Amino acid sequence: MARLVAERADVIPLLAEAFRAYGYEGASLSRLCEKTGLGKGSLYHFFPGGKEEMAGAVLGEISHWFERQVFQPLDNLPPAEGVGAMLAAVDAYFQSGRRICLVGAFALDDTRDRFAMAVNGYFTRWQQALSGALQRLGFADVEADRHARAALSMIQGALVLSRALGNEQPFRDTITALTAQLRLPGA
Amino acid sequence: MARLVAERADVIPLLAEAFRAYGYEGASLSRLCEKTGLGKGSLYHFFPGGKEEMAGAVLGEISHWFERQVFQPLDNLPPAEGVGAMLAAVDAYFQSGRRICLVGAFALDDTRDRFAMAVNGYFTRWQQALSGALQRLGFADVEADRHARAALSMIQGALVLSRALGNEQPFRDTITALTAQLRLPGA
DNA sequence: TTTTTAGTTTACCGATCAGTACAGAATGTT
DNA sequence: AACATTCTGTACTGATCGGTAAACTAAAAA
Repeated sequence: MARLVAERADVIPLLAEAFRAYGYEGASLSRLCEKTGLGKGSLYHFFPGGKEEMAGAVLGEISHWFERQVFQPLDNLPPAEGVGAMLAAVDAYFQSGRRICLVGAFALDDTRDRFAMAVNGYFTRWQQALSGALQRLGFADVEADRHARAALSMIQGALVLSRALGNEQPFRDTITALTAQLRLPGA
Repeated sequence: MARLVAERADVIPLLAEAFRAYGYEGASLSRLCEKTGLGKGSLYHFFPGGKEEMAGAVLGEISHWFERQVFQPLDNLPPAEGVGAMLAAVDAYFQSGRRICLVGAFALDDTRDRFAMAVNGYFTRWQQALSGALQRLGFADVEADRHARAALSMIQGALVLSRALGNEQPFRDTITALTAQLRLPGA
């Protein structure tokens, strides 16, 4: 196999950065070329389906990362540890609020329709994994579901607010609040 | 004054709808013409500054609506009533989660840089108005600030999650939770 | 009724869009 | 060395982008 400077897998994080910065519609091919350092020929070689395949690959990569770093710890670790691992991973991944959630951003406009399955799956999987851990922590089923949904809401909202204000504090406060809220049923 | 089918003010909500659906970059002039029923010439007659002025006008209209329906009630009404008015207005405005917050959406990508002042102002004004009401409800200053930021986060996040899941429940639950949380200091 | 102003339509501009074609360079494999 | 495969750069396509120009219609003001 021939192999030059980059592999397909190496390009995906760079594409992710571009989609995060400009959104799906705003990420033109020329900007994607610029960010990746690849010409159109190379990009279309790796992603024959064009921009849609590139964004799909980015979403797949994100999903994969969360599966390993967040969802499986929630599933398999003792629940308190799993929740702790989730919060640590989330804080690291979103760089304390300086980095946005691409899946959440895609959900807000009509890009959602194009990637409805991926967007819905990401949040559904996360919600179910967290709810399961909370149930094992002693929350009643309905309460665990509600708390899990609320936690995802708070994280997404904190990312919006931190970006909007150019200030990490909303995100940091949210992680702190979640650390307290998700410990024991007696919230 | 000559006056045909539409006034400038009548066009702004239609533009808002387009920006909400497609985002700033995705809302092309042809789509804006389609949604408003106006030709390019008419649009540029009303908004000589082009797309940027259109989006600016939309943000101004939103800001104005929230000023009257949310911020001023928070400032001037008895605090419990003000908070109640805010939650009712928010629930109505966002149509129980089916409608997104354009300001939040703009905050997520590089559109934020273009409208940094409007985006920051919207959330700052809201946070301060809510914090003031909470202080008058008996919350300590720092706690009121924290609660206000958290409330805005929860609302924004609920909009993301409701859109992502195609389900009003996260938003409805959030309004319910906020109704309880923002009543008395003994949360 | 004539004039002025307000608003609309249409055609057009250069730039950029997503995507294609293809020749050639880099890297195996034999 | 010869060859095949993988990758890259460049030039191109037709379509659409945001924006402009100007002739035009409608209606209010004189």
